[in-house]
Amino acid sequence: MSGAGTLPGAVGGAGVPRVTSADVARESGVSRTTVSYVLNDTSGTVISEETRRRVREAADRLGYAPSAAARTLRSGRSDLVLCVVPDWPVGPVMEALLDHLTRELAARDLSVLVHHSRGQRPLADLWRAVTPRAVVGFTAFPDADEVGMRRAGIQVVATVLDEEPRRPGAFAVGQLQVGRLQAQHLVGAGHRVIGYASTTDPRLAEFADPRLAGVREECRRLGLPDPRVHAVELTAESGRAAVRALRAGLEPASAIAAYNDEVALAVLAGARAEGLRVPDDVAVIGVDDVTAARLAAPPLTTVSQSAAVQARFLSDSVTAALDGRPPPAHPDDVLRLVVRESA
Amino acid sequence: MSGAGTLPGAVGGAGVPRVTSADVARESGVSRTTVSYVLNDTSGTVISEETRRRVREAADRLGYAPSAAARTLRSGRSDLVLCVVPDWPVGPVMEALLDHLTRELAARDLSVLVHHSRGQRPLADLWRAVTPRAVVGFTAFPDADEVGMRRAGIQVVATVLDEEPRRPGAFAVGQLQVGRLQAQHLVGAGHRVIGYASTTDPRLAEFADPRLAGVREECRRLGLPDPRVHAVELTAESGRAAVRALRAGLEPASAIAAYNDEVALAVLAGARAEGLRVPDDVAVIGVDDVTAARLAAPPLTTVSQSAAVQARFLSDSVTAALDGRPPPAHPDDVLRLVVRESA
DNA sequence: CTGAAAGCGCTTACAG
DNA sequence: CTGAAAGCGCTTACAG
Repeated sequence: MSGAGTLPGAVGGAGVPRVTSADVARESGVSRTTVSYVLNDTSGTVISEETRRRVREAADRLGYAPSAAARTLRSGRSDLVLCVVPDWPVGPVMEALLDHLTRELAARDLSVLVHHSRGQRPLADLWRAVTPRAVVGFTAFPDADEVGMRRAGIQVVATVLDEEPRRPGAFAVGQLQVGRLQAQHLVGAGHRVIGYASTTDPRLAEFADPRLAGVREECRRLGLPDPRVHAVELTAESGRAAVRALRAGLEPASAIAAYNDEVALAVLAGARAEGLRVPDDVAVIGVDDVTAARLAAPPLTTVSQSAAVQARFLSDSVTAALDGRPPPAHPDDVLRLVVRESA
Repeated sequence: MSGAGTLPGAVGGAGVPRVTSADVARESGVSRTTVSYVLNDTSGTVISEETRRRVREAADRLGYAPSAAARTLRSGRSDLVLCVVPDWPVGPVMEALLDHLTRELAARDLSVLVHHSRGQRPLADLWRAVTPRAVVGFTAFPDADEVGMRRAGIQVVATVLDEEPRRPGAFAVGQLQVGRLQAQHLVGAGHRVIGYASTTDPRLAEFADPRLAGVREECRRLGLPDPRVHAVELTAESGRAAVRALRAGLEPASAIAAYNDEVALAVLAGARAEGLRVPDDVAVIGVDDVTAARLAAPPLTTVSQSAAVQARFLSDSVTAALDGRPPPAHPDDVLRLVVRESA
């Protein structure tokens, strides 16, 4: 009941002054130097157990936590890892990636600073201001930034999609391979004419293009006709239009590879609306293995990208860079075909 | 081609020295004071246009960005807003929330630091170290932390689920109301016995409990029997078991309210496996309106929580706290019933 | 074993 | 109009 209905904190005042190492020093009767040595377990110093205990107790009692800003200023390097997250709706895989990375880095007393790249501030301002230990990108950085960051001693771990041969230290899942896997399964099941249900979201082009390229490549390799393509919105009507378009003409598609599971779900809904049986009249395959995939009617065959494997690989890449170790080998078990009933 | 196959940056060296305001001062032939005045547009100073131009050009040429650490140390307050994200899989709504908040705060030169609370570091260490401008929580904070942060002059914006009456400044969507809405729709469609398909994920209890409570409350209010409850995993088998259990006995449920859309999808799959027609044999209603909901067979009736409205409310809450303004009014258009075919 | 002092880069009274 | 100086909190040679 602190008078006059003032909202606590609403005044924005300076608040209680910060507890500093000087306070801890005073409280425990030693110098700031000793406090620093004790609290950081600095090697090469000999300090009595008794003194250490006194310092630690004083720090606890006072609720002392060293100022990150002061440390950063002193060392020229912050305890932050900057993650530059792209503009597109990436969903659960990205969530898992950031999650795992955050946990892994917390064990090294590093914090993750997430920056959504659609913010208009130039990237350079951010990394120059923050001096992070490492910057993690989920798309390639402009060359100027990458060079600048490396020069400033910042580790750079960037996803480069489908660079061949892969650059060591780059974190990437081959999206081409996703498309190849879809096509292989469909062709293996006897289909000769394949349709492709792509996305209408332009922000996803970076993924969608190589996936479609993978399907194309595989068809060409096997001497099959080039896949016809139809963009699909996430509605049953749009899925229905796609099914019609792809099954029309002289060479109707008997199977449809979709950009991802959500698009596949739309195609499934479209097929249902058309009174078609899946997979007998038309087979459908997705990508991602989202929860809804196994609950669909019929259960959706799909290519799963293991979020767990990717997450581990990413955090290994970052910690390796941080330690100056060579980057880890690319995992080969990221992509997995999940065969259910739709294809 | 920088010799000997060294990975660039892999050495972890100190790198090129930082460009400081002293460099800009030297380059433009003025003092650091003037540089600071010009670059910060400090009011109450009179500096010639010519000087300003020279300083700005030098800063650009040198690629100067002020050290966040030094600024923070000086002012005692960083440009960070700390978001404490909970342990549970929150999905697209949380994604939208953080996204929107990040963009909104970027306009004020504030950056979002995301902390996943499952990291084991005590929260107090983090906010003491970082001295953020504000801390945003998606669950309530321990009292000691909340008091400590306020004392330190940090704005606290915390989600407090279903606190009644709501505390001003708290950001929350009434989960009770979600359950009430589900029950009302089902009862309005003539159902008298309602089953509840809950989640098996214990981390979601904070949401699941009040939602179920809302359904219960509504049933009681309308003089209907208490809903029977069955926990559902996200598989067709588990959905099937739930459908069987909830429809068994003397008072079989004719309608099932599900914890969320994914659980509802599992129930739908279960009903399909049982050869039941939806909604004739059993009606189903979800929560969230995920993409898969409108593509389901049949399309899922659900309660949507507008991510956009919530996102705006959250960022308004934070900016109001930052400015010392009173918190915004709770939006009343967050929850919306989306009637499709399943109920 | 322990302390006095310098310096990281910034902003801001204060003095010209 | 502009500059010299102090100080934010920390760590670390350096000197006892």
